Amino acid sequence: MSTEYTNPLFTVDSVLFTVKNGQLMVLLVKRAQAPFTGAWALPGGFIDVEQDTNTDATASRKLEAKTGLKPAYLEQLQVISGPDRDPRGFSVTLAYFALVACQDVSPQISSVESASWIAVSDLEKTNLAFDHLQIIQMAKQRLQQKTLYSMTPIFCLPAQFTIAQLKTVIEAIIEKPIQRKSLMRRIEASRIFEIREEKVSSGGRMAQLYTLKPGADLVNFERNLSL
Amino acid sequence: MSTEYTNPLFTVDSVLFTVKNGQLMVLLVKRAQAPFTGAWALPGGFIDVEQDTNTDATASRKLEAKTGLKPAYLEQLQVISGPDRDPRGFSVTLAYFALVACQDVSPQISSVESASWIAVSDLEKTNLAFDHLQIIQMAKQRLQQKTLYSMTPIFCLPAQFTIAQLKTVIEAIIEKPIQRKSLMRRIEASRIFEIREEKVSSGGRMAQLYTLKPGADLVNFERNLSL
DNA sequence: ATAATAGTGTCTTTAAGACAGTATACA
DNA sequence: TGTATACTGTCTTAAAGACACTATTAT
Repeated sequence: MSTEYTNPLFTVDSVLFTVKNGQLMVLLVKRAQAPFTGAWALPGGFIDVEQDTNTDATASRKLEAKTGLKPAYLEQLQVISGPDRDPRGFSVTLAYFALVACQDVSPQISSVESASWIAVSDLEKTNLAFDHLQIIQMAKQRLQQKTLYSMTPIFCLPAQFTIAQLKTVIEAIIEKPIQRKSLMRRIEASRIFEIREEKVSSGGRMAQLYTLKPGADLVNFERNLSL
Repeated sequence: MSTEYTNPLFTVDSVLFTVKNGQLMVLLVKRAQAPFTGAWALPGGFIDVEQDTNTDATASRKLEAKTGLKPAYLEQLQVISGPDRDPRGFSVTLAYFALVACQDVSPQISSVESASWIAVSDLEKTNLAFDHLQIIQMAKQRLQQKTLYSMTPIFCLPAQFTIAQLKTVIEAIIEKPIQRKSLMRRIEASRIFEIREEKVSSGGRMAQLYTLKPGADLVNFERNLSL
């Protein structure tokens, strides 16, 4: 066995989601070079072995370059590889899946002309580069699954949030209404959230604000929400 | 942005599990070259862009070389990367997690001197190369999780199996006893298994044989078995 | 007071855990 | 006939779904 194999091109791309006005959105950048010039693509690029300690750092760095901040949530999605997905030859892409609160990003993103949020429901009408549509669909599926058994969607919200906000985000992701009560029970049972002193007004009775306890990790519930 | 980055070395390694005599085992190979000469390592190697259509094919091909057959189950586990995990420099490894029935493999494996099954519980006493111990632990965790909400462990059994065999395999994986009844309910509810005509004797009343329906995909249950 | 939103009480439903009881095979 | 293993029945338990009811705020 020799180490002199043709080493295929390795890239790191991210599917960064947020929820804006009850719609699931994904961050895309307009390609300036061939191939797929002018098409929308996932933000990403090559590892920089000088500054990246691993591929997570690569994904994080590339996202920060586009949004001005590190994503609140980042996890590996899947490696996609093959001889035909890039016209330049065999390619290997590590896709990440990430979440941010749109409130945190909005100011920066308008100033960067090349990146913008696109509603996931509008992707059919969008000219997407490579196999990025399939990658986004994989990421969406993973996000939907995780939403059924964890509180992952809180990373689409600011640090302090109300149950109603969380409900809206979850419903945007799984595309089904859920019971407010079930959410409250999960928040209570998980013991990872703190009740803040402040409440916030919202048209009627003031709403309790919650935060993830400092240092607390998300827990997985034993049962899924029903679809 | 240029494509002239230092492209780090990319390898594909697999954690192939089976259950033998109620013990979870992993397939390891003895390293012949430096670094870590003589230490045990995960079977794997480089993509061959000539013959592999993607990284799944690489993993499958490398496992077939060691066991004589393609794994019954294969899925991506995780990409591990960093400057220090291989003394030769920055490396990127795509780890797979795979299952086979030990009955199918045993004859071949004894003939290949360099590969052997090691009990996962004995790994502390084993001299393992690189960060392969951590990778195996990740794979074990994933297998344990999947076992709680799916029938994935059937891929550690021959095509026809009894409930008792399945129970043994599951208990070896999650390291807890489970209720036979819960298993039967899941087999029934999933509607993906067929009752074979034959039964098999086992010391008492003869046991029903089951098979995965041809072409049927595994389903995920809405609820976990309890730990 | 009314409307709007927040939060609670509680009954139903679903699927797993526990375990006793029945069935079948072989010595 | 006895013992070992396979299978069934059924009661309990845990957590989600449904939904009515109460609480609090702004107008």
